[in-house]
Amino acid sequence: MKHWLMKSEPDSYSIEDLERDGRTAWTGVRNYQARNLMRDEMSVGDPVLFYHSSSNPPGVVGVARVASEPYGDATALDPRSDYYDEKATEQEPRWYLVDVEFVERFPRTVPLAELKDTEGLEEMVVTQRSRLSVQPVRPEEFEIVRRLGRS
DNA sequence: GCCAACGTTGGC
DNA sequence: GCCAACGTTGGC
Repeated sequence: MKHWLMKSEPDSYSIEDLERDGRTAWTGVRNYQARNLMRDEMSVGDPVLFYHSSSNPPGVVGVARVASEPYGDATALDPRSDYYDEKATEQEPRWYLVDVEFVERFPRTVPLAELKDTEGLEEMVVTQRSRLSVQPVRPEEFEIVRRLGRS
């Protein structure tokens, strides 16, 4: 089982939205590295740190779980969608996603600044200025962050 | 709103 | 296939 961190801007989709919906399709990823991680590396049941970006403060706000096998992102086929991609087709979807389901909302946000200050997270991708919206997380890192969030 | 980091595009 | 120009992300 692999562990992940997925970023979302809370103005577009927040942990509260996920708690309400229970489950959502992670549409709109248009970065190849992030796509490849979802398409090739994720399995149903993988734990996910849910991260709010472009918020104040940015940070991890809860836990989710991969809830489907990867499949083509239909928003790439919709000309009215912000995520439309004219090179995507039904046969060659080009962009992939997984469904994600709600697991828990932390009683507090674990801010990015705190992650950067926490022993054991020095090499965590999100503390290394990475813009990747889907990132692998080491199991030890996942545990450290969850403990912080629950405290 | 600024701007650094960095991914993508396209000319050659 | 290189690399300059350009666009986007996202923290601050």
